[in-house]
This record gives sequence, C-alpha cells and structure tokens, in this order.
Amino acid sequence: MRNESEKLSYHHGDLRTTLLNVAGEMLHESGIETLSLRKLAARVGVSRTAPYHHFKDKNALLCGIAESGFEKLHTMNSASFNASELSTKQKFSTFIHDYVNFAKNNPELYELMFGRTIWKQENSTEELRDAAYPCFQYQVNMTRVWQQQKLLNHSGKDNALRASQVLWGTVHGIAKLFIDGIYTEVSHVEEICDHAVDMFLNHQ
Amino acid sequence: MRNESEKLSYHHGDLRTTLLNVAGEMLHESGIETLSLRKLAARVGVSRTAPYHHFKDKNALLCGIAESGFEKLHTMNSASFNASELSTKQKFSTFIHDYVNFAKNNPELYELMFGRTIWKQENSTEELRDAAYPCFQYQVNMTRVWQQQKLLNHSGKDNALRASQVLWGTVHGIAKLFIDGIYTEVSHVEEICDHAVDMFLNHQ
DNA sequence: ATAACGATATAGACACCGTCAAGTTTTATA
DNA sequence: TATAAAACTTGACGGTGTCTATATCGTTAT
Repeated sequence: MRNESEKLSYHHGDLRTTLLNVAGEMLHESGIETLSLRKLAARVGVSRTAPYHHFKDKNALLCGIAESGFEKLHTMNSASFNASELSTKQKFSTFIHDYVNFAKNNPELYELMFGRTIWKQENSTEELRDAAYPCFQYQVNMTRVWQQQKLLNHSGKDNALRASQVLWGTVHGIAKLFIDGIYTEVSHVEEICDHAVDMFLNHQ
Repeated sequence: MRNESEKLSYHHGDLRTTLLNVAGEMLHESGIETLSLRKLAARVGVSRTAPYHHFKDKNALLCGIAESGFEKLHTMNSASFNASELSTKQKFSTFIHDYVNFAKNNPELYELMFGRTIWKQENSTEELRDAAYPCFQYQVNMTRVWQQQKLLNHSGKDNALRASQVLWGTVHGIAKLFIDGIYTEVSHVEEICDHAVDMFLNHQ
C-alpha cells in the first residue's frame, strides 16, 4: 500500500493505470502528434524506460487508451438505442448526432481510436480488438432493426451489414472532416447531421 | 541545361521537381509514416538540407505533393460529370465509385490530401488551398444539379451545400475506413458503394 | 530471519528524425 | 571581370522510440 508520504519511493505502485490516465490527458490537451513516451514519463515523474515494463511499446500504450474509448462509445450507443422514451426515428437521429458529437468532443481520442496509427499494419492488440469489434457489431444490429422497421430509404433488398457500413462511413466521414481540420466551421455540425438523417430516412 | 554526363555536378538542375516526384514515389511505396526528408535526399543523391532551398520545411513539400493529387481528383470528377454517354443516375453512381476507388488506388496520397498532417493547425499552403477548394466546390455544384433533377432522396427543403457535405462525408468515410485498415476486406468496396448509391437515390 | 527471485525502475547508448547556422560552389547579372 | 544571388554542403542541436545492462524493491520459500 502507498500513501501520500511515499510518493518518492522507488516503485510507483500503480504506474500502468497512471500512465494510461496521464497519457489520456496529454492526448486530450495537445494531440497525438506531440504525445511522446519521454514527455509522458517526465510528467508522471518516472524514467524514460519505466513505461516499457507495463507496455510492450508506444503502440501498446496507445491501444490501451483507445480501448477505453471504445467502451465509452459502445455505452453511449446502447444507451440511446435502449432509451424507451425515444421513437425509432428519434433513436436513429440521436445515433447520428451522438456519434459525430462524440468525435467532436473527443477529437484526439477519436483520431486515435479510428486512425491508421493503430489499425494499419496489424498494430492493434487483441485487447483493443475485443473492445472494438462488439462496438462495430452493435451498429450492425441497430441498423438491422431500423431496416425491419422500414425506417431507411432504399430500393428493395435489405442488407444490414452493407447498410451499416454506409451509415458508419457517413458519420465517420463527417467526423473526420471536422477533426482533421478540413471542415472548419464546427457550428455547422448539427445542421449537417440533420441533413444526413433527412437524406437517409424513408419519406414515403 | 543538364544532360546525362552532368549527373554529378554540384547543382542538380531541377531539384524541386525531382523532389516532388521521388517523394511521391516513396509515399506510394511505403506510406507517409516512413517518409523522411533525409531518406528522400539520399535517394535523390543530394545532401540532407538541400531540399530546404526549394521548400520551407517538410510540410511545404507534403503540400506540394497533395496539390497534384487535388488536380488529379478534380479532373476525374469533372470527366465523369461531363460524360455525355452517362445518364444522371449513372453519373451519380460513377462519382461515388470513382471517388472511393481513387482513394483505394492511391491510399497514401489520399491520406496526405485529406489528413490532419496538412489541414490541422494552419499547415496548408496557399497553393494547396488554391488547388483544393475548387475541387471541393465542384462537388457542391454536382450535388446542386442532382438535387434539381430530383435524383436524391430527401423530405423537402433542398440545400446543395449541406447535401454535398453529407455525400462527401459518406465517400470520405468509406474511403478512410478502408485506407486506415479498419475495413480489411477490400473486395467489398464496390458492394458498399452500390449500397450507398441505393440508399441516397430517390426511388419514388 | 534470511536468501533468492521476479517485478519494477534506472541510466546509457544507438539510430533515427527535422531543421538551424555557417561555409562553399556554381550561375547569373551588372 | 567583379559582385551578388542561388544552390548546395557539412556540422550541430534537441528531439524521438527502444535496446541493453544494472540497480532496487517486495514477496515468497526455506
């Protein structure tokens, strides 16, 4: 057990958790580009190489941060989808808005969660995939329900997987265009989301 | 004037163009993460700091590469939109497929063109913006025409800018999910695009 | 109680990176 | 032909991730 007076002891006590938390803070504050293991270690008050006893490498640490992001996103999605006071149409609209707003409010975390840093070239850890895949799958399940309820515009054949990939592509794309600085007028986010909802709904 | 026998002269002769071309090759070969000015200089056969006489910094070089990408994309978009043998519906479908395929076939270039490296924090050069903005605007113009021809599903009010932002978001998002390694089955690209077209078309 | 051991933390070193400053060589201009 | 400008060079600095070897602490077995 550690207490305040032992702060300067050789062993930190709970370095893994602290690293994840502080790295998350630094990510939120100044972005993934400037986040370095050395600065993280300095801020935590530990040597440059200490983090390597808790994470295989920088990538593993990043995966750890992203992991908690997926849990957060998954929780958010299921909360609105199970909100009994919302109509089906409202649930769909809420999904679109919530998703993009999640990205808007946690831009650096979102960038990390869905960026090539983690996913390109087999960089994702098994733990990360275990957190991410159920989150992806949940979106497919929601889409299936919306299709069954004839909520979405389409010509004939239903395909929940393909439709969810298009929907996800849309929210992901809108989010990315804002996060990466291509769309600069953040005030238009809600309007664009409203328009997306309108364009996908079946108006017959 | 330079010729083959003068390859080893002190002055390169056309270093700026060569840097852009070789950097473009290296980008295509192994991605933006591993592209360094030092390796580029070595491959061109010039000192580490020589590029700085033609580009303010690494970012300016990257903007130069991206610039040509936007010209290529703009050309592609206007070519299909002006193809007289295509129906309106076919033009819309071609836009969606072509856009995503452009990204699929030039993943690293696309990543650079629309990535935060360039757009975040005022990194884009004026020349880049002069190439990119007309390309963005063209997509708005195409969308306006599609709306006027009642091609797109929606409830009532037309808004070309907002609709084009949603469409762009969709193709951008689909492209990014593939490029960044989240969607791994590249063989499904065409199917997803077909579905996107179907979901956006007015089927009445 | 103490010896041994594994987990945790450390400093040193290496190979990269972008880029600044100062100096050299070539070309263009007056 | 003298001078200035443009193109290119080497040297240096501070930053990065991460490998290796070493030191310390906490726990567990004798």
